[in-house]
Amino acid sequence: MASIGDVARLAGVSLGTASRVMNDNPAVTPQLRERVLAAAARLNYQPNALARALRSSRTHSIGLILPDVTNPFFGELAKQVEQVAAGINYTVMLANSNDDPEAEANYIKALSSRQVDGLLIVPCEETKSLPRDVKVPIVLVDRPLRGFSVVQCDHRGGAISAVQHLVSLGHRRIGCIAGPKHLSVARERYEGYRHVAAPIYAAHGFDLAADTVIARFDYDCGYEAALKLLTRPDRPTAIFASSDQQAIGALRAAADLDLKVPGDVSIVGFDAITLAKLVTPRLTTVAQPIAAIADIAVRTVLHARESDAKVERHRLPTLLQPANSSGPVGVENVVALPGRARPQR
Amino acid sequence: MASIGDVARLAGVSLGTASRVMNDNPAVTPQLRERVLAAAARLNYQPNALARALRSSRTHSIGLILPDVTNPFFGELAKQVEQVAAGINYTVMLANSNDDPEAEANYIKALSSRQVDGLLIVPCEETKSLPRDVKVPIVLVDRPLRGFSVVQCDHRGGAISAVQHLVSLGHRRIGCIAGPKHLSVARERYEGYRHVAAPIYAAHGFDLAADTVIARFDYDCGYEAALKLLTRPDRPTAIFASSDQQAIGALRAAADLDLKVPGDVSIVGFDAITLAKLVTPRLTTVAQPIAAIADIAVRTVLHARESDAKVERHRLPTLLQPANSSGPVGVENVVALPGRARPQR
DNA sequence: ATGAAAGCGCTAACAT
DNA sequence: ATGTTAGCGCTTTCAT
Repeated sequence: MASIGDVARLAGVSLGTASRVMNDNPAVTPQLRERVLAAAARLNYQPNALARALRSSRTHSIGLILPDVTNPFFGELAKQVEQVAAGINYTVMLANSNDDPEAEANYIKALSSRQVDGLLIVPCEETKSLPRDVKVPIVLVDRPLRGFSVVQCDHRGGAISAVQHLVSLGHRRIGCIAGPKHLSVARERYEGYRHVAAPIYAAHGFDLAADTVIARFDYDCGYEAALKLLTRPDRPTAIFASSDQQAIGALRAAADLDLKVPGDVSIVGFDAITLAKLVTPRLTTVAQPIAAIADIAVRTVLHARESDAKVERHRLPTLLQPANSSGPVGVENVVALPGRARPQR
Repeated sequence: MASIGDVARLAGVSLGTASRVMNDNPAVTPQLRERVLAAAARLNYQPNALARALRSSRTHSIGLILPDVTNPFFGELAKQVEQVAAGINYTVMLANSNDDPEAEANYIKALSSRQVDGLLIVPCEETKSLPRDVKVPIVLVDRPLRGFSVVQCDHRGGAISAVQHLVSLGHRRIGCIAGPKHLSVARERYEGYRHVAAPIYAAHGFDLAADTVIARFDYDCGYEAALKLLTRPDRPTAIFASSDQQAIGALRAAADLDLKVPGDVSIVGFDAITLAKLVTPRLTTVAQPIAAIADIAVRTVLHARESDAKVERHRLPTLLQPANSSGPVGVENVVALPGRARPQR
């Protein structure tokens, strides 16, 4: 493979000049510039990003550590992060922690050893904190951790708009499939649910706690949880599920109980995964602006290298996406846009 | 950040010795080895993978270029590739071509410039050929291209077992939703379908061509195709769909036509995406051994650097995964294992 | 504006 | 068995 030295020699200039040309340094005579470019083209010169990075200590790559790319939300996140990165000539190194904190820690070590310019991390469920002795900037996505910058949605606001939507449809008894307590995302969604549902339940003398079931985010747990809710005496007429997977499980539970959706029971989900549009009936859900999350996350983590890495929290709004909306999520689908950014802490 | 030089100095040995210790070179006194290790630990030494790679011309990273990680099949592939790579201390750089050959070509350039040790590519649908002037070994996955090694499944065999499954259930009129003609995967699946269905159709005097509809692999196209098939006079009693997305679309089409599945019409899919287990009723489908594909692809592409890169074709068997199978795909789910490897070309 | 030279952090070839 | 030294390919001072 031709090196910059080969190019310089062929062009009859010094190595330094050839390098300047490759880096668009304006301090080069157009004439020489031409010669160098011609030589490079003739040799099919490809710069060695490794050497470049070693010398300039910028690899133009970022690491992305998340529990599992096959999860629809994380997959979309991975794609968007990669696209944003590619747009500014960055490469992304992908790592699946499988929700194993130890694997996560190893990946942090491995990727920082590879000198990535930044690390984007969706921490494992059980992760309490991350190694502080890494010199590479870290920005968290979706799941906050004390002392680290994070980019995430207004989950509480999203839940509020979803439950308000159900209220506006006339529902008063609205059950909740809450997510795991230890996930902030789940807690915030539950908070949003309570914010809307608690006053209504109080007014009617209903028992809020009885209409809430805690379940993991997956399909099967959603199914089980919905079975519990829907076989209660005075069953809820609507269910707010904390994830689309749960909601789809609930859909099936309703079908198994011979309850029509939305005739007998209404169900809303959260996340707007592709699948939400494919189930019968389509799911009303809350969309996260994943592209925006990715964009802000990438910019923040790369910016952190320059400025002093102050911990900050980015909050992005969510969108309620009604089941009957067609096409991609967009402004035209907005029924409510709850998420004015919350005060930065 | 501490360098190997710092470690050497603190341990009171030469730089070379410290390096040997870090590389597990046996030619070092256990005693010195101890000293170096202790020094490294005290300095929290992290080797600089960049410098190491520059010098040894092995980056311990591979590139993975595919159309779209959010596609369930590619997402699973990305995950498995990453896991296999991590197991041998390799990192993977992910790139989404979005089925754009130009983007694909750019990624090839960018990743090879980053000196990846190998490139795994799922080519774009329209890609006819890939640049030959890259020095990094390339191995294709799932979609073959003349002159390149490829790792893929026995799609024909998988289709055969799927259609035979339908035959064994008593079906004679079996419609086919075929994939795009220009995708080898689609052609092979269609071939498998014909292999089983054609003789039956001939024997009964049915019109095979009339029961085949070509459609893209996605949900909507599957829906449209199934509508056509199921509204024909003498409609088929079963449908072989070339993808799970198509099959799920067909499921909906059947529902819209008030046809019970599997009472009025049986439907089988292909790929065994997670979703196949979540739809109602569950889908019978053909599973690809994605972990095995990933394993062979990674090993092949890394091996290609050593040996002479001869073009080879790896064929892996598929598994028929009945709808009633529970748990992950495994041997216990095997109804037929059709895929003895085809002769290598 | 250009050239010469130092050196990023490391491995590997060569000494001893 | 250990130390010394020469680069890997490039960017970036420092001269001129």
